[in-house]
Amino acid sequence: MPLLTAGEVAHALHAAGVGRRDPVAVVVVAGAGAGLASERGGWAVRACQPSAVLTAIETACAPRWVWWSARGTAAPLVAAGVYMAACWDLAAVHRVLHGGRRDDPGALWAAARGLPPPAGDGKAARGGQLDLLAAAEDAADGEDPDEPVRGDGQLRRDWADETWTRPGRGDPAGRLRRAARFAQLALVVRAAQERALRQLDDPRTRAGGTRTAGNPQTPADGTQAAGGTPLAVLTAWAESAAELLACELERDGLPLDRTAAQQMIARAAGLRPRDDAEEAATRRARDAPVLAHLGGGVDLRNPAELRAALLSLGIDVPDTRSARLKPLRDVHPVVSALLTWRKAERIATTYGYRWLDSYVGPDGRLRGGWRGSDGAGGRMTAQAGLHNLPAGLRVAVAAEPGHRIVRADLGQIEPRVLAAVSGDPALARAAGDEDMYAPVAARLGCDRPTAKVAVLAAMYGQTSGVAGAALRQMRQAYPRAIAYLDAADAAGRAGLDLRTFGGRLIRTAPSAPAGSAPAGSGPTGSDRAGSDRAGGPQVDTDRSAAARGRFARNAVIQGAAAELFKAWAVTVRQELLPLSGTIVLCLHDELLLHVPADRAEDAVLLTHRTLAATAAYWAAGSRVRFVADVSVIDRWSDAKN
DNA sequence: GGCAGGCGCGCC
DNA sequence: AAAGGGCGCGCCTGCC
Repeated sequence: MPLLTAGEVAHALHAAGVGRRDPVAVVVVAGAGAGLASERGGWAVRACQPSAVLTAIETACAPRWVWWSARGTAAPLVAAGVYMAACWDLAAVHRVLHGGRRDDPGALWAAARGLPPPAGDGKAARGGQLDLLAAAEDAADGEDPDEPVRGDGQLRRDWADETWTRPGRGDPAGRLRRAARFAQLALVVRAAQERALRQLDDPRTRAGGTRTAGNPQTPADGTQAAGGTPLAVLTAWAESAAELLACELERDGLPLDRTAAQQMIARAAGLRPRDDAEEAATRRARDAPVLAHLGGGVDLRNPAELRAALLSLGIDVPDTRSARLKPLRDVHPVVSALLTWRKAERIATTYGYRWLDSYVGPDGRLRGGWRGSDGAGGRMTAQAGLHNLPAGLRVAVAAEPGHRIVRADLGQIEPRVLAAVSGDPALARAAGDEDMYAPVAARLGCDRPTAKVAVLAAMYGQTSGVAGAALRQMRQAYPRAIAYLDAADAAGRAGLDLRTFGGRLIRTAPSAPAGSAPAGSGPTGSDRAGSDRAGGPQVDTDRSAAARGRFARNAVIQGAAAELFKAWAVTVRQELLPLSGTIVLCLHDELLLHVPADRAEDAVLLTHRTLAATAAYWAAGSRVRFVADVSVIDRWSDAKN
């Protein structure tokens, strides 16, 4: 394996015929260079700045980058300003194929080779007892430390944890050779993942008959979209690109007007306290109006104590949540005081000055960690309050000078997704409307708000109240859609795995109690979740089964919606590049773009264009229409919703 | 003193 | 009979 410079390797890749759509795996060795591998060979590149290497290659042949995880490999490169158009993120694809959160190289390798997942949780070694055990496992193998695969087929632990890529581990040349070898293994995993994805049945071709969420225990019928790439493979590319997007969101942050934010905070929680005494004083002042009703000794922050205090005033509630208290506003003035206090308390504790100081940089950007997919349905997640900013603080999210914010949100995404994934012809017809609740209301013979509640209740598993009655009509009018949800519910109750429309595995089996034997050591012999304290084992089992049913019912819709959303978002990301715009926030069905003012209208057009293109393949043949509500604004609060 | 879990709430 | 899903975060309690 030759040691080359950045320019030489770009040239070598080019000369070897590595083209635009070819996968090139990369493993970065801090301070030394990078190991690269394509199906046409492997290279170890010496360069102090791996970002320069990747930029050279990206420019030369714009490959499909392959890495063990974007979090590990791409994030530092993204932070250094490298733009990478496309990638295959082995960790992200592994989570699609196998569900759950675990995505370390050892688990990926084992899955690719059909082996049981290795022991441990995949967290990086920290010198604990398990590491000693693993080192012993590796050593007992008696293999060459330069050979990454053990006799039992598993990845060596000291390779899997990638600690050897850090500075000061062996001589640079040796580390670069190992990096190139590790990159070749990445290509082996990639190929295995793509094979597995192609074996999933493509739901778009499952026309006719009742669609059900795919059960991986049922053999795939092998049919795939005629002439096209299977949907699950497209999901893999989109989920991978979403990880790149997550890295960029983490780097760029959300533009925030600090002054406006401070004004909002001051209104709710008072001026910034100068010391602990002042903070305690504002806290007492905030509590006072509520304590005037309850008496001084009550701790408002202790739910049990608060509930007891309310009871002494004749207000008997099972818990003190605001939804529970809202209807009781007229019963006693303490209720209103308490609800107002809660709002202020939220700002003061979670979105107050400490939040501002911790997460808003000197450049006025709100930054937090981003993940491309959560462990349940595969939504993106964000920290630092980026996904749960109180609506009142949206006024502080503002375009920077010379820029506009383009806000684009998918209208009624979940019911439209339900129509698409279930293949319900009547619901699909309704989804041809700009406002699909109108035709649903007409069909059910109720008003629009009731229709909306009925549809959402069906997807969330709520069957009580008004929604329950409407749900029975839903069953009549849209039997396939409801059958799809019921099938997911039944699978969830039974603890069976499911797959979303795009191919993500949804695990519904009750999780083993904490501290149990490592995965792969055999069944736990019990399907009870958690401990049974109140109500007895039988009740708790029924309850948790029902909860799994509701989870599964929702996960196949929420998860599929997340896949469609990300597929759209990553296309927006690519098309935004020539406009010098960036995505600054992803919010499940909503995008905020930060765009130079004179390109805002172009950005609006591209959101519609990319959505049409994405829906055309994603929902091919379903007749379901997906619509985006798009507006150009200066502040997030200017948006209609 | 640190950690896990419950509660409550923000957003979707 | 009744039954709403997901996430992150801060506060509280109870446990070790």
